[in-house]
Amino acid sequence: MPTEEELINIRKEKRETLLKNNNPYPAKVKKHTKITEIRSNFQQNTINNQYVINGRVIAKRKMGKIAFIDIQDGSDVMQIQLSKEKLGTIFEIINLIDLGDFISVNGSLFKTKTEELTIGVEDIEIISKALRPPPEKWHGVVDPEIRYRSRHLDLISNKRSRQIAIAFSKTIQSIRNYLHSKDFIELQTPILQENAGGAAAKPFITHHNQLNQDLFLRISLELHLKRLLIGGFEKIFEIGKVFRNEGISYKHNPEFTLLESYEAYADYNDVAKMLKELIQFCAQEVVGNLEIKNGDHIINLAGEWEKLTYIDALHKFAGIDYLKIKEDKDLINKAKDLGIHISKNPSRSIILDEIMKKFVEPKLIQPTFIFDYPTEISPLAKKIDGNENFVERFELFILGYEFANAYSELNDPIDQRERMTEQAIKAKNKDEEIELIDEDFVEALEYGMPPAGGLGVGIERLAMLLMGEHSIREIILFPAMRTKETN
RNA sequence: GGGCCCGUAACUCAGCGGUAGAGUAGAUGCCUUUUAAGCAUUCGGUCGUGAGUUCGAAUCUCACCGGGCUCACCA
Repeated sequence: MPTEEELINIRKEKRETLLKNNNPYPAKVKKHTKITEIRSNFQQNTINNQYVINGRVIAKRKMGKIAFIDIQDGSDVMQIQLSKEKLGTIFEIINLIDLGDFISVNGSLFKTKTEELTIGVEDIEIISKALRPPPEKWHGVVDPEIRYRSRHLDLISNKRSRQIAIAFSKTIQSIRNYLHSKDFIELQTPILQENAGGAAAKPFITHHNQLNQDLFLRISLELHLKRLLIGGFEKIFEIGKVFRNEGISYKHNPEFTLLESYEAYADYNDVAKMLKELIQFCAQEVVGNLEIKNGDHIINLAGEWEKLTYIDALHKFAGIDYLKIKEDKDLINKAKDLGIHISKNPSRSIILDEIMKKFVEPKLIQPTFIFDYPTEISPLAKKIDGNENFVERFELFILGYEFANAYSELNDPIDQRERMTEQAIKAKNKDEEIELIDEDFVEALEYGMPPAGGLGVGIERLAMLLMGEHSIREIILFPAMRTKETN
């Protein structure tokens, strides 16, 4: 018989024994005091005060006629003491309590010889009998596979995982607080869509039975939120999961949390200003500091952030003087010199973007805005007046990867239709799903959309930055994993 | 997808051609101030799976499964 089964059977027997007297899974438990509250209220005159605490047994030290148990609630850990002298036959319950059980105790506060604040138990009840043993107490669970697949065990044994989860929650909370303070309202748009647009990513496909129709899971929030601008809202945002059917890596998960905001009568310069404030606000709220350690880097979020145009960045980091390169073949040769892999019939923008990714982005460690992207790779952004090859778009880079993407939103329906058509043709030629024409969206645009600045931020990546974490799997509680075959 | 690494008890790990080990957790006994409690006894394994090499494989080889790091892909 496997060991684990034996351990479980022993606990099942204890459960049976408990059932003879009391239900070890009661619905109603006594009102309790948080452990942190007992500790922070502690003064000499709270000695002997009566408290009820509820929580999980994380350590048990029995020594004959006296026993100590460490109880952990959502706030902290506290030691309790059971003595045979005080409890009589009730003391025997110690033999039915295992690590991992939830118990409720009532007793009076005192200090042991070693000055440890302790509850002297007068009343004790098992309120949830655990059947499986918790992870080992010194090291806890360290195997990343167990940590990701069984996050409950990770959370039980690793404080850090809990801190990260809380930080992620605070990040979202502080984003909401900031945007609400700026009079944005939060709206919801559909996850199941007829067209998955607003970004260039492969969507997940699902099927609605009654409609007998395939639907896509959204890859961005953009097109629906813009329809709400058309409908008359002026400052809106959404925080929600999007789904991209692409590779999994330390910075990619198939589903992740995206913030998108749209502000009417603003342009991308306004958005850049807001984004900086937003991130500084989050950092202050979540870590209380604008200097963030991440690996070997110390990221300084304070003060002004560097701004470079796309063209200047290429010049500065890759030595590409775009304005002096007149012929496509000269650019192709430059790219080849840099060791960039060139597909057949590349356009200028695609080559530039390749160089950008390989030579510029990895060097942008401190917060850096890159402004004015090529039109060809930005089908939803407004062209710069008098310079049709570039659009009013910026991306924010920190730690060498993209944090945010924003533009002055394209609101000329004729231009929009042309640009989407170009993308569709290109996608068809390359047999890729880049972006199809969303007729409903373009038609909506024809009713008039106010000039607006839009923003998209990957929240997990923001949390990674703030928490100094290198892997998105540390941020996402249940990261995508391959199904494990059971032998 | 390529390269490198990992998979041994429920958990954390050692062992790396010659009888499968430790600590934690569990069980039993002793123990009224412990807190990684202690002491003693004890239970617990298809060494990820499958083939191969070998007198002999946890150990060497190959394939597969799962995971990690990294490169590539990915707006």
